[in-house]
Amino acid sequence: MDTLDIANAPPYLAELNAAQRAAATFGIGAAHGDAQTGTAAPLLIIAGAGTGKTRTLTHRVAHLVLNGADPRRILLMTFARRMAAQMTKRVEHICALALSGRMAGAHIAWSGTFHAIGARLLRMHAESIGLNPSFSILDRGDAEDLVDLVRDDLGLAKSRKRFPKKSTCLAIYSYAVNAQTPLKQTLKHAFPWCAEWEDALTQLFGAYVEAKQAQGALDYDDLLLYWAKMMEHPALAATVARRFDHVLVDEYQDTNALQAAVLLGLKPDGRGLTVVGDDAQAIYSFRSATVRNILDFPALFDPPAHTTRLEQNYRSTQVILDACNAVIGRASEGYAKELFSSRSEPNKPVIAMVADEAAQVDFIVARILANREAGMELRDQAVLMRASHHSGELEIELTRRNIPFVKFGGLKFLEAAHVKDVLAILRWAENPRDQVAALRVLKLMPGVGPAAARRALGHMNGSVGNFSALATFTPPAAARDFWSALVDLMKELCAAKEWKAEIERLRLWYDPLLALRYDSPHTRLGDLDQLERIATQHPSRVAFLTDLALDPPEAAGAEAGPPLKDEDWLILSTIHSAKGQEWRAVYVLNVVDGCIPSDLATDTSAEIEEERRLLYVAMTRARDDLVLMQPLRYYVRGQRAGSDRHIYAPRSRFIASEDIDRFEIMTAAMRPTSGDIAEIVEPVDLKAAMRRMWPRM
DNA sequence: CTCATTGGCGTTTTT
DNA sequence: CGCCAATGAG
Repeated sequence: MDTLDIANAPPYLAELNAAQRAAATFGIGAAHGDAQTGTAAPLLIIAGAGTGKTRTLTHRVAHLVLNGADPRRILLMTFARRMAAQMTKRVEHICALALSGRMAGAHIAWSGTFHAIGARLLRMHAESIGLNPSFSILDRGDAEDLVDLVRDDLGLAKSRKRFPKKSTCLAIYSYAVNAQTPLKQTLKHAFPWCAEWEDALTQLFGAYVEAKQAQGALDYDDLLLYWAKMMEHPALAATVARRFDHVLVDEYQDTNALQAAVLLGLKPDGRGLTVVGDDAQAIYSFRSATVRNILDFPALFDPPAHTTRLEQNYRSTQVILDACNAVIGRASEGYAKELFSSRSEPNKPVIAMVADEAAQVDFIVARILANREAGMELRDQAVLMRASHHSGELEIELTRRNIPFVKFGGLKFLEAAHVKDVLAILRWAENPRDQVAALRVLKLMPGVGPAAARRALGHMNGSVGNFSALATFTPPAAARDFWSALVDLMKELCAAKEWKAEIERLRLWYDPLLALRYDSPHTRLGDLDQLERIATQHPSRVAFLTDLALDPPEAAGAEAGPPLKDEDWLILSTIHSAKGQEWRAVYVLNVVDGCIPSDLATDTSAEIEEERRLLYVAMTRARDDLVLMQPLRYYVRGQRAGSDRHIYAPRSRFIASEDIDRFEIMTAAMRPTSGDIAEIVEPVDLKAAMRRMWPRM
């Protein structure tokens, strides 16, 4: 029904293939949809890896705008902020070209992650839902600190057996909230080893929620939860929903129950709603994403949502796709998708068998450099891994050999202690009730520990936000000078008109403390310079704090300094963070049982299937050159002392022996890297070689 | 009550 | 190894 006259189609649509074009234009135009708003029936686009999913979605948004949709009333939700920025830019570009610059850019104002959009809507509607618009956003670490605080108050720390770590507690809480599942079920299903703590956890979570409310603080989950709750309230829901004619969602396979509820609240009958995703790439169930969302999407509506499929892959060579299809083809639930490509280059993907992790590093570095010699820049190459710490040895070697790299999914800028310190000062000024921030700031001073900090807060409590009250508290002697300076600082920050100078001002107080508390203060001060630069790009303190909490700048500072702009650098990334990206050459570390699948995730078949999809995601990132690394022996870290230092791992179970001819097996020349490793080279039939020396007459 | 040290122990992936 | 609780000195 959506056959388009290609000859007369606008040029931007000619860039798409037929399936992409059908998806991009479905239900849009004079003949379709509601004449008032132009909203089309609900649409599901199932798009395999590398089939131009983002491109299609981008063109659909542009097509909407060019057909009269108001760009200010379009909501575009993506998985990561990076993708959102990229897509809005593309949309503006397409529109500008199509209109040959006759109109000012079609700016998509509402574009970002679910969490960022949630935060923005909640601030707008704060008054109607009894929230202070300057609420703090607790990042993962802050939320953990608060859980710890609450746990102390409840006296849960002193039990006979060890209570789950704060990070585990929060993970459990988060899962239950996002999956909308009772605690008991959550524990049984996702955290069986914590089942015995059900009662204590219930108590803990109750107190945690109260603490957040008392302090005007929301954690990541609250950004979705409050939004979803808002959509259950008819009058409010209508106000929010009225704001958007069109809602488009990327990576829908990785959304959770809460996010689905939000969407349905925005578009109850599905008109104007488009979701895009690939059930074969669902890899976020640990964040309570459920593939049911995408599978059940069509049936939510009456008539059911229209479904289209994209299957032509424009990314990889056919031989790489053959291997990818083989891996996903053995999934226990059949995914009815065969990717195909017109790229017929012959080089099969490689399975490289190497002696150990040191040899793995050598092999990869050598191949990366060889590729670069052959004209493939470092930035065209990526090393992917299951867990962030798997690249430790590689990072050391890259540093040693002066090969620049950037790591995604590693330590975040924002997690560095000194950066958190500065942010805590700003957050406290923004929201004086924020106790996590307050305690952190107070404890910076020498002689002030948890006890003194809490007494000081108690002293202030009568007059929240009145920092003069802080001055009447008698601090420990060691802190006296810093204390009065802090009072002045906080008063100034609260009264500040010109936000851009705030960080400079607070550093007068903080920098001496930093030098006192941490070693290598030099790099840390450098980080603060960078923070100051980032700050100037934000219009206000709230905007800055929100952005930073939701979208921390990637790697930075103390670790491997980010390479200069126009330099070339290699990409290291967790597989999770590699989602949606592609490179000419991709190396996957540790494709052995125990890493992929992680031996932490082999309890249920659902977990194993997700690990399979993880490998699939990793493999489908490669355009020309795919290398799966298989160290025959690898060290197990984090095990209790006394156990084996290393294990001999078999190849990942996801590479079935029947499929092995899809790969080229390379056995690296196993020059021993340490000790005598030669013994674990794959057995070679020496005897046969001897016999061949003497052919039978 | 703070701060440094010791010893026991342990689920990866992120907005 | 790195986090966290317990311990002891100042």
